[in-house]
Amino acid sequence: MAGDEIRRNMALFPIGIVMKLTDLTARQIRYYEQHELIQPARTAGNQRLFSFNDVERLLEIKALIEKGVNIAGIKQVMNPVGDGSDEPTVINEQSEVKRREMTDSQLHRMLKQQLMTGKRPGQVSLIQGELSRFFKSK
DNA sequence: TTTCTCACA
DNA sequence: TGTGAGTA
Repeated sequence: MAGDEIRRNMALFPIGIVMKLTDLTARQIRYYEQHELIQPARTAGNQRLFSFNDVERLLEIKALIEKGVNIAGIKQVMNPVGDGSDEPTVINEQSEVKRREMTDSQLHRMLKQQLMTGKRPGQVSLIQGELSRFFKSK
């Protein structure tokens, strides 16, 4: 149902609310926006307005950050956000799950690529906690 | 009061 | 990332 997607993508709350909802600072939220991890709408007064989808995305980002993944890594794990020409933004739980399963293979591929490419000092930190997921059972 | 952009300890 | 400045 399209109505659901409309509600999820409807810009509703200002950054102050999002800060409480995600436990992120305004600085971080704006920073992630700069890196195109999220794309909140703007009011006539240039105020950011976030949708439920933006908040969920922020929570995912937060989770990754806590695992030790940096912006570069998150960019590779998150969906390509670019110019919005794409934006199917999961409609039902089933596709939500499917996307999670995909994330693991993408992450594995990402890690492999990085390990083979030969990591530079700055990018080495990209993995950390994520690696344990592949070395342990599961 | 809240948020915005910009710049720097 | 934090934080202060100066606005809107």
